[in-house]
Amino acid sequence: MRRTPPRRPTIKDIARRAGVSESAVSFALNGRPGVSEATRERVRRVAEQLGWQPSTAARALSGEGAATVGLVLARPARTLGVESFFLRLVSGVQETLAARRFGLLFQVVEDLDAECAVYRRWWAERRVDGLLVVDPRAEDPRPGLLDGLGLPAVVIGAPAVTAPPGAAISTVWADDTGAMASVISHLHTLGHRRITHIAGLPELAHTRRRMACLRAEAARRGLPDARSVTTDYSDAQGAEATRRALAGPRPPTAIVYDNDVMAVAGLAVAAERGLSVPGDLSVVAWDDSVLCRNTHPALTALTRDTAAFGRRAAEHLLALLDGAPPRRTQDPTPTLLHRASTAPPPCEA
Amino acid sequence: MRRTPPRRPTIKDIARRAGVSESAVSFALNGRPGVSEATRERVRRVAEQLGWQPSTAARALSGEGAATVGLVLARPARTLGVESFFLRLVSGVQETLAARRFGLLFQVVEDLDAECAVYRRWWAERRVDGLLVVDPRAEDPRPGLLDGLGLPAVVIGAPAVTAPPGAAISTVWADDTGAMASVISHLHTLGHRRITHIAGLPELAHTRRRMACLRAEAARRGLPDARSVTTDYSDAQGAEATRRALAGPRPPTAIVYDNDVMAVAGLAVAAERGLSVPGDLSVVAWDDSVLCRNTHPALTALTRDTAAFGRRAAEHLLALLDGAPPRRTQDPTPTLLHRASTAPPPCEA
DNA sequence: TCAACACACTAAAGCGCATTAGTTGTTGGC
DNA sequence: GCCAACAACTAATGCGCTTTAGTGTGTTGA
Repeated sequence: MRRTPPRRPTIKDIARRAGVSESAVSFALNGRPGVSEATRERVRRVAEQLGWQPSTAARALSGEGAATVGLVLARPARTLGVESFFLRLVSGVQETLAARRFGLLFQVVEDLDAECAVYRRWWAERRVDGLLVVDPRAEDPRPGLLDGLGLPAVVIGAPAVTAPPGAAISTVWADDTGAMASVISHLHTLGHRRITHIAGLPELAHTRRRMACLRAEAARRGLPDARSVTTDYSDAQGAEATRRALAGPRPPTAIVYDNDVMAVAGLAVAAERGLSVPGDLSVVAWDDSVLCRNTHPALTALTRDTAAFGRRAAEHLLALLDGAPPRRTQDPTPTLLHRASTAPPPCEA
Repeated sequence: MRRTPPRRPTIKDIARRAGVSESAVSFALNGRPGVSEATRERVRRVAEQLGWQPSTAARALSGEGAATVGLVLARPARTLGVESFFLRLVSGVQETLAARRFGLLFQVVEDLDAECAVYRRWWAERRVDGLLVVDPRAEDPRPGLLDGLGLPAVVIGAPAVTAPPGAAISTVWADDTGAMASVISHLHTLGHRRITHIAGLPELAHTRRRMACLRAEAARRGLPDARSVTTDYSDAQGAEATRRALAGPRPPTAIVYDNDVMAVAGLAVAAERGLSVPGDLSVVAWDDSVLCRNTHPALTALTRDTAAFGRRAAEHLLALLDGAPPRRTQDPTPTLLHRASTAPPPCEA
């Protein structure tokens, strides 16, 4: 039983053991010129032997950055539906960051104002070198704020942001337009003409893109009854929106839900009203998940590699931190996984 | 358009503006004696005016700790079912940490070895002051490792850990035994005598507690056919275990699932075999979630305040960091939420 | 043969803060 | 009226690292 924890080794320890100065150690370990290959190798070995790792605090203090990026999730308490997407995204983000020994500082807050406050605090505390911004919205204050603070960022989910031209802000986004088009194509081909889109939060950029695409596709294909309604992503609002849609004068024969939770809730509403899925009503879920596979019937869903999406986002951020110019990148179009919840509409429709 | 980002204010800036030395500023802002009330107040005002926040790097370097705690999630890729529990837990953890301006460093890794490696690295890099350890298991190497490194920790999910007596390690855990007892009581009262428990990973401590309690209760009540089978928490293994249980010689009339995902998968298996729930088979899910509310029938589930659980865990860790002695705390017993998936067994049973 | 110069390395400063050891100026006690 | 005690403050040091400015040695060129 060792009561005193081991002291963390510093470059001073390495210097002593290797018989050189601390500066030489620093040069050697950082690949800087100024030491012979032999010395460099010796220092490396000693460092390894001692299990040395640079103190991020000391590094940060001497101007090297904190080797940490931040991610804030503004979650208005009720909106829990997007959970599984985020954990997969974060999991991908980590993979890339860990390879470069970057840490991820993670925080959940109530709303956008709190999120901005966290950014300011992290900046003042010098905690992070850059940020991953999720859930971009129209008139988003965050890109401007972060640019003002000089913090590089990658905005996940929107092609364009409201930030000055020179800002160190990259964007990555999913091809919501293409995805929505593929869904409408699938449903239209099956024979559906009355399609309702039960969307997520109206202020989010991707919600708007999906709604815009639905309108465009409906116009192009001559589907006057296609419409979108927005919700807060919760099962409760998803169910409520479903009830209203089905109770309307010209009820839809197909519903597209913006997340898995609402789709599942919608399925329950259909059952409660005695509608068979897919016989009377077809259902599509946006973003596949373990839920979609296990409902009865299993849900036709848009699927994509969310972890890979996260990896790419992190790569873009690391590139920015390395001084690369900002980029704008579209993710591959999600593919529609045909399961048992979509079929031709009932005959009388 | 401002091209040069604002410089972060330091205590030097405050000192200049307030007309005192840097040390006086430090004393004033940290509540240390050595400055008059008047000066202290003036310094505070200037600091506020400048939007000053202490640099965590500098603080960490001068021995104050990094104001950061870590949480590593070892997720063997397939095991995604526990997601919603973790996000709620983390969300609670944050609430407590944010109030004390602590950050949460979060990482997802593949397995236990990788998790231990992360602990070592964080320690060497001086990134964290303490850790939250989840998914404790029998013969868990982590408490010993962390004690050896001198890192305080709170183990979430087990009453006891294998660590030296003096270790700065607290534990908080849910009352799995009481919860399982309430489930068995409910089912037994309804008339069930053949109960199967489809559990999670066998190496986890709470899985063992649940299994042990099932055995004890079954013995006490004289239910020879009660048994547990372990899985990896995935919907696939949950479904598979359900199929095997139902195909056996004396199939259960009630199944208890260790998470919501497997319960939902089990529901699908019952449907596929033409069994009505709860007419032919009763189903109970451990941990309520949005899934349980939206299946058909809605699932009877054990429910608890996971965010509060996270808050308490974080409080215990902060207490340890403040030098308080380690504590062992049991969470309130989860309550069984009676929904539509449990009923008396069929008559011929 | 001596200056010019590259090379391998060391010394020293600085990042922002906490802290310890001074340095004043003011009271209090006798 | 003199020294001790104290309050209010400043100067200096160190945390671990990076980086700039040296310092000494050996090699080269004219």
